[in-house]
Formats: sequence, structure tokens, C-alpha cells
Amino acid sequence: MRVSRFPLFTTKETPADAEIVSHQLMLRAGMIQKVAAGLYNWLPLGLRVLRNVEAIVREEMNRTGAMEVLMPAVQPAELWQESGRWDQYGPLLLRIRDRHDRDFCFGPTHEEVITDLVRRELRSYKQLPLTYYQIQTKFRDETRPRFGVMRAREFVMKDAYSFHLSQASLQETYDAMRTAYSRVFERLGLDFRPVRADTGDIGGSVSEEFHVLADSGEDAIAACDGCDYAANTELAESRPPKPTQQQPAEAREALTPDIHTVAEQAELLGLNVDQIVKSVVVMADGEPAVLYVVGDDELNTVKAARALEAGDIRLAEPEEALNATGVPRGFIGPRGLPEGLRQVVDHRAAAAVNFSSGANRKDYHWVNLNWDRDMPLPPTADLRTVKAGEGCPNCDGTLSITRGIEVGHIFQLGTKYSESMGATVLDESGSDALMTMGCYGIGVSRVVAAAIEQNHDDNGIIWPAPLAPFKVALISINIHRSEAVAEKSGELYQQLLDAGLDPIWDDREARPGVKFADMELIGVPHRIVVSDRGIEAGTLEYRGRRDSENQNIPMEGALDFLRERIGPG
RNA sequence: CGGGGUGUAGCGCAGCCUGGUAGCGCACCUGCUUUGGGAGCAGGGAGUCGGGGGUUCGAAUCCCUCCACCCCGACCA
Repeated sequence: MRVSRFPLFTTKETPADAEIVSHQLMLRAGMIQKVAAGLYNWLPLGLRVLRNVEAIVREEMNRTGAMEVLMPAVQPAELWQESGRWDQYGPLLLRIRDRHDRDFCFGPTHEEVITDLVRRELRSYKQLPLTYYQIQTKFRDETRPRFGVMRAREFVMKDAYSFHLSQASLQETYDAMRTAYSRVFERLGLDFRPVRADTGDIGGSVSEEFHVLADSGEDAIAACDGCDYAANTELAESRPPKPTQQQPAEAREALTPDIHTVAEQAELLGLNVDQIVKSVVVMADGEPAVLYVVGDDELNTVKAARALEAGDIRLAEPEEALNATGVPRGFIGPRGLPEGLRQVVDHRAAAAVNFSSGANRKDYHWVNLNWDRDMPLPPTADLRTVKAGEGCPNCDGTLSITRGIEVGHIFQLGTKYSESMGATVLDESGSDALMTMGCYGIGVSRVVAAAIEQNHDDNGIIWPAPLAPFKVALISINIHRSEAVAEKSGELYQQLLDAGLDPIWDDREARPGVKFADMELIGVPHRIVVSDRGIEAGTLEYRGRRDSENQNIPMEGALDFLRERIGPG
């Protein structure tokens, strides 16, 4: 491609509303253009990168034997009503109505459509297992789209769905998909990690996310330094601490006026924060519940929702907490709490001995409380978020917390959709059998942003080779004033094209600095420079995007030199 | 959803408080000069000042209203 014929829209200035580096660089490089909140145009430069990701994903999907299909972006409400998600999914689902007043949605995912497809086509267990996938545009009406294509409302996703007669068969495909995902992200040159994950709205049991590690990531991941344990902090666990050997002491009430934080409570009573059990009132599907965690622990709302079997959970407003318990917030505790309130205790809070907690009357806390002795122990569950430095639940290692960008997610769905939508085949005995399902997603457009988060410097993007929109930049110095440069560059460009090295030739009548800056900004991995002084010496200049020095290479053999560096594909 | 903020040329911004008919930088066009790390000089094109309503002789500026976009929060009890 010649720059003189390519719409290269680079800017020096960083757009004001771009927060993270990938968003800034994608805008500055002219890869994307915002149309509305969370909606983007992909310009030729950006689209080349997106297509490169798609190509690798497609190859690896095909390698697993999955079959590509294409489903409609717009889906009828009936299918979603059948699965029950029309009412469950909430405002994330963009609902639309056609001219006949029929309800549709713009698909945020395609479990319903694929299940419908399969139940109409598949008759026999002999046709299983089967995996379909598509690469397609999704729409999720995020409350707060941000970070450019990282968290857009409309985005490109690869989604795959597998169908099985047995759990063993599902497990086999699930494992194959995990391998395929690792291959994809390895080929893309990304530093990633598979982690255990919550299944969220999609449903099902087993699930893993693939995260690209980056400080700007929106998810926190706990990873062990001693084994391969890694989990989203939404569900990560850590090794329980050794139980304390303290003897139970006599419980007493203490006057604690105007205490509103655990830190104040600890200081006033001369306790450590971990000797305090705090009481958190939540609204679970609209019903109040009291949850107990240790003073320096954080309530994990994902775990709490699971423990309470609630679809929707949030912290109670102060008035709601007051209404539920009759006690102002800050003084709620397990002893003397009104009957009938749901309570769940975190394991660590349940193991606490001689702890302090609210006395259920204003300005008083208990000290030296003990479960069972002073009040019955409610049901227990894991409710806390793990912290860096805690022990790994699986080995002697230590957990650290890193941030990640979720670029892939694989699930074992089980029969959730086949059951609600009646997707069956005949089994060996000739009777109807529900198909067991898996689903597997990759955020294709998000991968592009994630790759930049992980690969950039002050001058711009540094594409991993397989993502690069062009493999090699050919820069001609003073092309409009030097016949020799023009001629040699043209020759070289043709050779690079013929060799399939995907060149971009900066043939503009621009100053050298402009060309260098542009090619660095858009992240072309290799650069060669043709100049009068090089021609005189019979050399070209080469510089890799990560190099800090030029190197002169003989004009003859330059092609082999590049071929070697760029490699196949 | 709650709180805050911003909308002025393609992009980044000033002007608004204190009303008088719009400006700077980048980008763009023309000419001359320059030519190995985002050139210089001169000239030029480009704006319903987010929309609507109001106050006023006069509104980018003051008031009302709507819209769009951005940030923070919705886990420290």
C-alpha cells in the first residue's frame, strides 16, 4: 500500500475524552472514529488489524473442527421469552420493535438463536458432538461504555456453541476450546492467563476467563506464584488462616458513641480490625439480609449473591438498613438482631473468637462475642474478597493480585437452554435426550485494544507481528527531489509486494520526521529507509519498531534480511 | 440510576464572570524558501457558538428547557 493512496488520519494531539492509552493511540493512529457513545467506525487501518485477529481466531476454531455459521444480529423476542431471559436480562438488552409492533432485540449473545437452530436441524445422537461458531457484531447497552472499543456497546465477538449427549463429551470439547484459546492468544503474541470465573448472566457451572494482563484492566485476578491457580477475584478463594487459640472471654457491652467506621471502632476499643465482625445489610432481590465479614475484609457481592441465591444484590441504603433492623447503621450486630432476617456469616467471621460487633442499639458495641455461646451461628459461606499475599487454596504458594482485560470466556452451560427451549435428539435407545451445551466467546474488537495496552511506547503502538496492519514500512527520504530514491524505492516496494511482506510505502512528499513519526505511531514492526546517501553506499537502513538504533544493511540481500525477520505469515 | 463537568472551525482550546456581533494553536488550501526526527514566512478557506424558548435596542455571554458527550460513584458498612 502506498501512503499517498491510503487514508492515513494520524494526529499529534490526543483527543480529550480518551482515558486509556489504547483508546488514545487508536484515535491518534486513525484506526477508529467515534460515532456515538460506545459506537465506532473502523477505518481502513483499524479494520486491517481487526481482520488479522479474526483470521487467527477463525483458523484456530476451524482447527478444532468447529463449523462457521452466521446468525442474525436482530433476534425475535419469542426466543428470549422461551429461555426466560427476556425478563431476566434487564436494560443491557436493547429491545426494538418492528413496524408490526413485534418485539425484537439486538443480540448481546446468541444462545437462544443457536439452540433454536440446532433443535430444528438435529435429530440423532449420531450427529453429536457438534460445534458452531460465528464472528459477528453484538450489542450490549452498557450503562457506561468507556475506553473506546475496550468497553463499547457494539462490538465484534466470536461466539461458539457446542452440543453433546454427555458431560464427558462436553468436557472434551471444552478442553479442546481451552487449548484453542491458548493457541489464539499465543499466536497473537499476548501475555495472557486463563482464570476461573463466575458464570454471570449466561448461566451454567464450569467457566474460565482468558485475561490479557494489563494495569488498565477492569478485572482483578488472584494468581498463585506456586501453581497454576488463578481466579477472578469475583470468586477467588484463599487458604484459611490458622485458628486462634484464644480462650473465650466474658462478653460485655461498650459505649461507642459516634462510631461509624471499623477503624474508629478498633481504635476506641483497643482492638485489631480483624477482631471486629462487621455487619453489612444488603438488598437481595429486594429483600434485606445481614451478612457478616471480618473488619478488614471486603464483602464480595458476587459471592454474596450466590450465597443468598439472589439474582440482583446491592448494599442497602441507610434507611433500608434501619427499616430492616431497627438499628442505625454502624451499630448492627448478630446478637439481639430482630427475628426473621436472613443472615449469612463469612467463614473467617465464623471462626472469629472474642470479637466485637454492633449491639443493635445506638452508640453501643459488644466486645468478646463468641458464636454459639452468645448467639446461634447462622449459615456460613465464603463472602469475602481475597487479598494479595494470602495463601493459595491449592498449594503452599502465595496469591498476588493483578489486573486483566477479559478477552475470552468459556462456559459449560449444561442443559439450561436445551431444557427451556426443548432441544433434544434421539439417543441410542430411541428416546428423547436433552443436549448438553457449552459456549465459548472471544471479544475480537476488545483484543485489538488489549494488544495495544500491552504493546506501546511513547511513540505509539508496537504491534505484535500477527496483528500489524502492515508488516514493513518503506520510507523514502526526499523522494520528490531524488530520481535515484524514487526509482530504488519503487523497485523495492514491488519486490516487497511480490514477496508477500505486506509493505506500506511512505511515498509522500513529506519531511522525514513526519514519516518516521507516523509509521511509529501506527506501529509497523519493521522499517527500512531508502535515501541518497544509502544508495551511494549501496545500503538501506533497517530498524525494528522496538530497536533504538538503525542498522545499515546491504541493498543486495535486503529482501532475505527482511524475510528472515518477518517470518512466514 | 446518583453526583460532577463539558458542548465555540476537522482536532485541542480561549472568549462567558462584567452582553456590543468570534479568536488562538494544530490540521487544510496557495506561493516562496527549507529538506534525515512532526519546518519557516506570506496569503487563504472554513464556525446554525449543541437545539429550542425567553430577557434585551443588542445574547457565545444572562434566564428557562431539552439534547449530546465525558468523568466519578453505585465494594471501606
